[in-house]
Amino acid sequence: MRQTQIPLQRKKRERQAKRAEILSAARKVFATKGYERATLDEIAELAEFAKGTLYNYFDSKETLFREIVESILDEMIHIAEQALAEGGPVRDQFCRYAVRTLEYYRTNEDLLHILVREIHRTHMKEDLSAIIKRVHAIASVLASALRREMNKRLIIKDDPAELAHVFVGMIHNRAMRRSFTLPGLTAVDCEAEATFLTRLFFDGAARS
Amino acid sequence: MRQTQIPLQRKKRERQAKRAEILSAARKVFATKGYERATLDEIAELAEFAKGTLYNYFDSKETLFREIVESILDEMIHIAEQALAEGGPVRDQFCRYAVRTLEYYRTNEDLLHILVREIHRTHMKEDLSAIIKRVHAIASVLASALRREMNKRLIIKDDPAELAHVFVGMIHNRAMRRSFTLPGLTAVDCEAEATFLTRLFFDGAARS
DNA sequence: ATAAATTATGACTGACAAGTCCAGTCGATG
DNA sequence: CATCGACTGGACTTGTCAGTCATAATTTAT
Repeated sequence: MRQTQIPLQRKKRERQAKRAEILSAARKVFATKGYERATLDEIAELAEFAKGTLYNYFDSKETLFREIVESILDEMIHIAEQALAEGGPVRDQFCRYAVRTLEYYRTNEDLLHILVREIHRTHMKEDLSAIIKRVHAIASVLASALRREMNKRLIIKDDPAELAHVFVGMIHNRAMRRSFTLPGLTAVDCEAEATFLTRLFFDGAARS
Repeated sequence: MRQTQIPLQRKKRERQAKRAEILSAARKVFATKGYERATLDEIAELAEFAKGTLYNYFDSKETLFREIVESILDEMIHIAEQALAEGGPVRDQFCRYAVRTLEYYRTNEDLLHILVREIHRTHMKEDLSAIIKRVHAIASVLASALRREMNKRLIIKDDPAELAHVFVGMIHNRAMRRSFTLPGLTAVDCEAEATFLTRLFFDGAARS
């Protein structure tokens, strides 16, 4: 009995490890090729499995892809929660969130393009709800901080979620535009970008 | 001489009309299916031509698609130029630009998703320069207005192009998010959205 | 050692779509 | 009316790829 359970656990771990291998390979291929042009053959080769084996771990190309997309968004939610949880003035919290998100975008540049593209791909099709839910989760982390400030009359009275989405969008755009214009991601100053955007968000472009 | 030239002109016009038919059909199909899933067969059927005929007018699926993308961006450049050319306080100019762009996004919702997706699709591949150039054109229209304000010390001293891109991005994000959350584009108040974003951009979220 | 069970393999299939090609059509011309 | 040739349609070629399945390899149980 005992002899059979321990191996079972190891089995499970090994299976998970292989699964992770496949996911990692798939990330790379999707990142460079995009969903449609990525092939399971290439993913399998990179993961050092045969194509058929992939189907022992995932139902379909679509499933595999969605799992990746959702895990990326989960990481981004985590970044937001982490940055805000460390406290300090709200401006600093926001700036910290901005820095880390910009860094995350920088290190996962290709993948994020895929993500954006595929969010739009899915658009007319089924659910999307799993994705929308996660994006909202990011915004609502920021929104709750804004709401507190609003109660203290430090922020204009407006829908905090709306404002949060604008801020998230500003960061997102900055990262995206950067990766279009700058060819290599050489020496991007995330700190500077973050403080610029944070200041703009809170103080506006007009001179006071 | 005269007799031969007039028919030639009509011929040319008819050819252009047919070309436009194809473009129009292609827009619809690309809009609902996306680049990869759109087929020339479907485009041809909708345009009421045979597939082979498409190749009398366009070299490839790619060419056809790019022409559409570029024409959309050209329309958006035109909107920006128009809105700014009508004068008035810079804030009003920006708000006007915002309203009209949001309206444009609303009426061309599907197509714009495709556009975004395909800008990201092209990313790792060839040129993109035609697209980048056009996006910059939009921003620089706004930037020159900002630069004038900057000289009058009415705007924070910063790269006007950078600021312009932020504003353009805010509008863009707003439109995109709207089309994800609101299912039908029922009763979207572009005016309200535009004034909200314009105010936020110039005055910031913090209470003065 | 051997049988049983699990997991991996990769050749294969079926579906689909881009691009080609050419026989047939039809309006214009003289 | 006869000739011409630009335009048309859709069958055809070619290539691709997601997903399957019979078989092989490996691991576990007896």
